[in-house]
Amino acid sequence: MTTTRFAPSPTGYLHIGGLRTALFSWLWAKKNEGQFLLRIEDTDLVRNSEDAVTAILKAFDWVGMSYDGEAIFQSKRFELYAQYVEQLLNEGKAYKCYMSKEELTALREEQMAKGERTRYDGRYRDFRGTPPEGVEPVIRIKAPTEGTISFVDGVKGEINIAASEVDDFVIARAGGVPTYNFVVAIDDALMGLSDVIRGDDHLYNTPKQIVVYEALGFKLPNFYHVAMINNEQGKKLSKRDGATDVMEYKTLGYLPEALLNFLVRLGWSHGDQEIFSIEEMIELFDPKNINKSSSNYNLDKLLWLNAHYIKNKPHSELAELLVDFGVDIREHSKKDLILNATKERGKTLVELAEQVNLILNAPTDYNAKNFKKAFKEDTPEILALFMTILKEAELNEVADYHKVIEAVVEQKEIGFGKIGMPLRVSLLGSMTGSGLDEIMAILGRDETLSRIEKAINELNT
RNA sequence: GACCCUUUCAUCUAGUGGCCAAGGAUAUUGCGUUUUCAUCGCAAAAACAAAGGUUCAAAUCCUUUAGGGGUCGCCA
Repeated sequence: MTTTRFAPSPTGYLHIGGLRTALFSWLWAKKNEGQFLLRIEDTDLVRNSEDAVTAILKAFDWVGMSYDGEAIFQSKRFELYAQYVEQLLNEGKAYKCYMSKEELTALREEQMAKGERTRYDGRYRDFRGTPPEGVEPVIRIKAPTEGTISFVDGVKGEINIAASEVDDFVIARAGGVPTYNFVVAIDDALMGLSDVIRGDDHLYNTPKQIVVYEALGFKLPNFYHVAMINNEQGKKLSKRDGATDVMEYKTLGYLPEALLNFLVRLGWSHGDQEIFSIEEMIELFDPKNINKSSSNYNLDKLLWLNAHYIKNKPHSELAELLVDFGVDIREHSKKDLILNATKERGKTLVELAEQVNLILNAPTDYNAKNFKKAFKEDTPEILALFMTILKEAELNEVADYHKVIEAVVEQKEIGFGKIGMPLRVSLLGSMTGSGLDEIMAILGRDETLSRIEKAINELNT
């Protein structure tokens, strides 16, 4: 049975990098009809917050990913961890270390000066004398002193780390609170994980966790370390690079399916395929196709995907989504007409809402430049004829409006631009936008006439 | 500094010794469609980090160099 997990520490919002590793884990579990579990790593009592937990859950909800069973909170499992500390102490696999923080700092500085990798020197490993007074001990685990710690990473291949690189690290702080690498190994084992997919910033934690697995006699899961997502310049993603909070994408008008499609293709591929529905992702995902190297965030591609998903979304759903962006056309009789005329012009829901508003709301401000460009000497005459024909025309569908324009073009023997541009500026106040016949069909005869009249009046004042 | 990971067009990537004088996608440019913009269609330009090996044959294997990233906490 495939069991995966996402294990965020609740110190802030859900980051898109975190969402991608969660997505990989989720897909892998779904594909194998296994379990995807959620564990909240809140052992740092100072930094974690409940708000952060709800923020993370909200983001999961928005993208439509759900976890199996109840979320596990590490802060509620301290007793369990303490038992394992006790066990290791009794078995002589861990020991108390009375080194003070000052002594540790001094040791590190000395090692740094010698150009070595800093590590605890194991001075209390076999200590049997009287402990110094006034120092509350930490518990350290006995790591192997020689040889190599090896494991096979599902993404990077075989990883070998010399035992001399892994020191007797602290598993319980002074005061008894257990540390990250200790509890992660215990929980991953106890939760029955078969596959651990996480960021490659954890690569160096893996040998430490293996020390714990072995001391406790747990079976190792498969590890997959996924490279980071960098910004467009190839540097670490930071808040200055735009949206890093998953929920920001909602505000910016992205569709969750576009964001997931974007993220799944960052560091993973399936041949030449670019567009993946959620179902296809589940069917096709395999961690063996995860890339070894880091990838750069690429807004253009996200935008392209978002435009794609907007174009292909059912109108009823689009209308529903637009409500959050200040446009409510759910009950509008010409909803389909409106969306057909606009949805290819908005890469985000924000832009789509703008396009819809542009048509629905009569222009209040006619740009003088536009007027100058579009309105020539004979324009009022042309528009007058247009209105005359429009008043008498039979108008049932979009094409009927087009016929009106055609009639004017024929009678006046002019090009389409001669009537098109002034008409567009009159109706929208803009030189660009949806098709004129579509716009007029949405507005209807009366509103169309009124907007043209208004524009002509404006011109005369 | 030490250790570990990594390196194909601007970007995401295909590629596991011969199908590769390197394919797809985004972005860019041009053309076409369109009354405009957008969409769409077609086309162009654009890469194996460098140097040495191994081999009949290397983007693919080995070595070295260079660039990028990560880790060195009683944070997670």
